[in-house]
This record gives sequence, structure tokens and C-alpha cells, in this order.
Amino acid sequence: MNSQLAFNALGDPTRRAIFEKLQHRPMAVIDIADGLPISRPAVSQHLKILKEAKLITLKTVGNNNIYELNRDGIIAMRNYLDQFWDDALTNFKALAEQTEKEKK
Amino acid sequence: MNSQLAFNALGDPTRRAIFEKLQHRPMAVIDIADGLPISRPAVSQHLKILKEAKLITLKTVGNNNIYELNRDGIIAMRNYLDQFWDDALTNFKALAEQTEKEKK
DNA sequence: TCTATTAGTAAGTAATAACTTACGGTAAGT
DNA sequence: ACTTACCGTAAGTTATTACTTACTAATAGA
Repeated sequence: MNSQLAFNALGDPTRRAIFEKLQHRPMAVIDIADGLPISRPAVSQHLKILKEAKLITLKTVGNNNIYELNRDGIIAMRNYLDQFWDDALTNFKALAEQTEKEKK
Repeated sequence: MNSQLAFNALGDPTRRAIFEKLQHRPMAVIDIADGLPISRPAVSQHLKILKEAKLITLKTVGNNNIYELNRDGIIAMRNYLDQFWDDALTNFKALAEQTEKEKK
């Protein structure tokens, strides 16, 4: 429904990079940070935002926090875009018919 | 394919507001700006970003620049998310099989 | 032709967001 | 118990980006 947070979250290139890393497999924070040009705490901050946007989830195993993709958030965004375009089409069609009438 | 610009563009709440305004009907800049809490030039700047992201197009009619949604950009984002999740599933399945093998 | 309307760009400022370092807390291993 | 490894949060700084005002250009209409 409210995919506002998700769009905000994926608006940042670094968060998209993290998101795409998790596409390969669930990962601990330290592994996510590895290779990225920013510090581990910065990664943690990004993860928090992605989590709040319901794009990822977290499970704790020992003292590793394993993050993985969350289907719900991804599907929500997809649905938003689908619905968005559907509604737009409906509106445009109604608009076309109305201006057609006004010609007469 | 490259929906990077699109995700950046829709990362901003104001641009999403503009985007959703255009869902109702194509609109001139002045109409888009009307009701928004920012100046018209600011709106122009946002429109430029949305246009470069291929989320909207523009046609000039006399003095008016009429902006409207661009299906291509919207579909591109949708496809990205679809493909993204598909690939994730494939990866996770392969991963599960591999760790299954390693148990033996 | 003169004026009003529409809109994009430039330059500088204000607001926001991303980052770093420092710290504390918990779990695992010796 | 002590040390090491992993991680999140806080506070402050830096960098980005969103915004305003001022300007210019083009079309429409009187």
C-alpha cells in the first residue's frame, strides 16, 4: 500500500547497491560492507532505512545480523507502478471521451 | 533497462507528487505548480529530472509545455523489480541446493 | 507593436542526507 | 574471565540537492 518509504529508500544509489548485493544471497552486515566504499556504520544506517521500508528483513544468528530481501516490499512497489499506470489509462480514456462530447 | 535515473527521480516526495498529478491528466507547468508549496521554477527543475528519467514526456503547444506520463519509464521500473525478484529466487534456490549437497 | 502569459536556466542559499569517528553492548572462542 | 568479532547508535561534519530570486526568451492577444 504505502510504498512511499520504499521509493525513498531505493532513491539512493548506495542503498540500491546494497539491495542488489542481497539479491545474490542473504548476508551479514560485515559482508555487505565489504567492497563498498563506505564505513560499516554507514552501511548499518542504510540497512535500517531499507528495513523500515520493508524491502529487507533481518534475522540474528549468534552475533551476526543476517539481512535478506523481503518480497512484500518489492511486490508493493511493483503493484504501485501497475496500479498507477492502470489508473492513468482509465483517467485518460475518460478525458478523451469527455472532450469528444464537448465537440458536439 | 537502466532504470537508475527513474529510481533516483521517484526518490523525492515532491517529484512523486508531481508524478501523481500527471496521473489525472497531462498538464501545463503552471497547472502542475498550482497547489504545490514550491515555486514554479522549482517545479521546472523537477520536471527536467523526471523527463531525463524517461518518466514523463513533453509537448509544446503555443506557450504551454504540456507534460504527460511516459509509459516506457514506468514499465522499465516495473520490469526491473520483476526481474530482480525472479533472479533472487533463482539464486536462493541454487544456494539451497548447494548447501544441501554439502551436508552429505 | 506593445503587453501579458508561460516557461527554462543561472546563481546563490537553505535544508537535507550521507558519511565519519567514537562508543557501548552482546555473543563466541580461548 | 578475558579477548575478539560483530553490530547498532550518537554526535558532529561534509556533501548533496532542493529551493528562491533574478533574468531571458518565446508565443498569444489587444
